[in-house]
Amino acid sequence: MIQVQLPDGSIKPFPPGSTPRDVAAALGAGLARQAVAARIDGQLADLSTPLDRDCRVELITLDSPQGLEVYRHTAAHLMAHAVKDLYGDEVQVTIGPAIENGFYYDFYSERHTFSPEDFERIEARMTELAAADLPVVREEVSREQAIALFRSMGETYKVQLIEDLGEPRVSLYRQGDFVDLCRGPHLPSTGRLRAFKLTSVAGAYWRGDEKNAMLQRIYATAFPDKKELKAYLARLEEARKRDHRRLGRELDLFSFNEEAGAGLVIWHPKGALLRTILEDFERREHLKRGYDLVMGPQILRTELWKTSGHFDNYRENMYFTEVDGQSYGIKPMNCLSHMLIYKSHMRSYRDLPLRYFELGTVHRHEKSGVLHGLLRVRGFTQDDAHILCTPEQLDGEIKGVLEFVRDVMGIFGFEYEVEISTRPAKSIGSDLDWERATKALLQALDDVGLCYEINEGDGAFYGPKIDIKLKDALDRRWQCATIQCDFTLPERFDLTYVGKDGERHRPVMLHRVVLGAIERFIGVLIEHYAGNFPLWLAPVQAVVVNVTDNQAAYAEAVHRQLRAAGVRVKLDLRNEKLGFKIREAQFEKIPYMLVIGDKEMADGTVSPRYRSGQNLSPMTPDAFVQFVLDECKQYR
RNA sequence: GCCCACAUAGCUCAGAUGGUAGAGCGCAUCCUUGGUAAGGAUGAGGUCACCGGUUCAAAUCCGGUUGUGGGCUCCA
Repeated sequence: MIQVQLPDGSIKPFPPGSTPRDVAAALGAGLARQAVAARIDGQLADLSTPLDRDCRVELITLDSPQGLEVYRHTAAHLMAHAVKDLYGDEVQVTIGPAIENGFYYDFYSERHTFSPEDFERIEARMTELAAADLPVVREEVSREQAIALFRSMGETYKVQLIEDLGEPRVSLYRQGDFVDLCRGPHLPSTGRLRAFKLTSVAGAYWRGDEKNAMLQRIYATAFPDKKELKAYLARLEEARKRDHRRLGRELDLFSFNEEAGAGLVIWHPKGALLRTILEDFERREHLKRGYDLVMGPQILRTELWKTSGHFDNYRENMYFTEVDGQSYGIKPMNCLSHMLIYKSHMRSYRDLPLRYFELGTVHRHEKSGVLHGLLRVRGFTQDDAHILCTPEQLDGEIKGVLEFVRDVMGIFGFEYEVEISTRPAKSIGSDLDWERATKALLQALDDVGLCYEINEGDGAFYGPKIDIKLKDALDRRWQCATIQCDFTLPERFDLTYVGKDGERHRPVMLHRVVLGAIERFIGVLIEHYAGNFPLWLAPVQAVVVNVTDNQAAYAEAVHRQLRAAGVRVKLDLRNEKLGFKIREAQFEKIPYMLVIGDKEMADGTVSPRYRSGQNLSPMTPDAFVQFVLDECKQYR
């Protein structure tokens, strides 16, 4: 007998050759039904893996993230199986992993291009294969055998995968006449797959390299039962209602125009006002934290972009203009003017740190395929700052920025993910610089108490960085705040300061943004609030609505009074019923509707109705002004 | 930039197999003066994204351009 230890610490004897499935069965029928895979001494394995020695066994069930991943990975195999059945020799299989909300499988084909019209057919075949309840069987073979097998099937991508894997033995999974190279684990049979749906097709480069062949990726999702699948699709539908592109139009915030050009935002009055509110907030917050407000020109001579290195490294993304034989680059970044400001004086260590802040509008020629509403545009404004300090001040400055980011994200109620990226293979600067800067970033993250992930080798070529990512309505992540150490620019512009010792030293530079790009931030913000901006941000905070023409003059007077007091208010005197006006104000997501009827007019009050439907008791216009100002002060 | 799809009124969308366009909402005018999510009547809006081709005839078929959507690569 072998001794099997369970997660609760108990130990049970089993005959050698027993499997995790036997273990599950011994523990209960319910568990046996729910189990999809197991962890044997910490290693993921199939339920059918024979146990040949004392070990720890942990069963993985469908309700765990790993269980769902196994389920979806098997669904990916089922999809590949169906595709091979239907399109046979025209299509080669490549890889097909589970992802956040489902799975995909990449196919290569010269002869067939998949389109959504194929989905129904593929799904139908998948349903048949699932109904056949084919056992999914693991098999280990030598690398040579595997290569021979896939070569005989004409699956050249699989052959390449095995060749690059460099393992002497690989595992295969068979179901019916379909076989795939796979590490596993998998569900025991295809019949376990109950609910799946193909969602989209997309191109994807083989191994994510644009120099490689373009594969056809079919995205799909799978859930343990149909109800969950339906709920997921309903959630997607809900998310679409929060899409900032849709709300941007519905709330009349911004638009794009084909004739103006792709990726160029046209801000309508309400959007421009929202943006202005954010920008005012930023200027106040930066001044509070010891930043200096600076401004630079939109275009700078091309020679200067050569000095900075942008001409060599960033030219494809830049717009240029030439007049009178003089070439200018439209700025894609704000750092140049900031360098020039630093250089305009002799600097002492006593002047440092210097923190130059600019709401800097930049233009970048982004590839046409990447543009995405406000989240990826070609002209945008960064809340950009460059901090120049002594090496000793670096830690404190990084910490200060992180606290800044944390405080600001707290005001908006954002959850965010933090990543730190370290030195890439191709980089400049001394080992000492990199080590010091990376350590400073890590130390600051720990000091501020932020959880983070490390992306080894993902830093900029000029320095390590911290990125902060926010999620949009569809859970796609967008980089907003970033803190980057830069060793090149102080060097290239020969920035110096005079130290205590009377010698010239090189300052350290931090490049950082807090919101990132105002456009992107507003995009994420719209989805975050689903268009229901808090009072302090709402471009229209209140609308004055009269019940009948009888109160028009009083309503106008109230409107004037509120506007003069700084409340962003609009007036709706239209000849419509109160219910109709309220309905429209609801659609506009205006926080407060100030109802004025004969009662309010007689009392000199307004009756505020919050967009939740809740009524405040009637109050004087003065009291409402005070209320709004108080709420805004608390960022509510 | 690459792959797939899409582009009809301000918005959301109808318009088999080619025969020069329709609805709802919105908008305008009139009636209605109505207390917390739609009062009624009438009316005006479209070079069917743009350019070219096939055809007696193109919103419809083909090609290109621009823009948009979902991805890939890249990135705030």
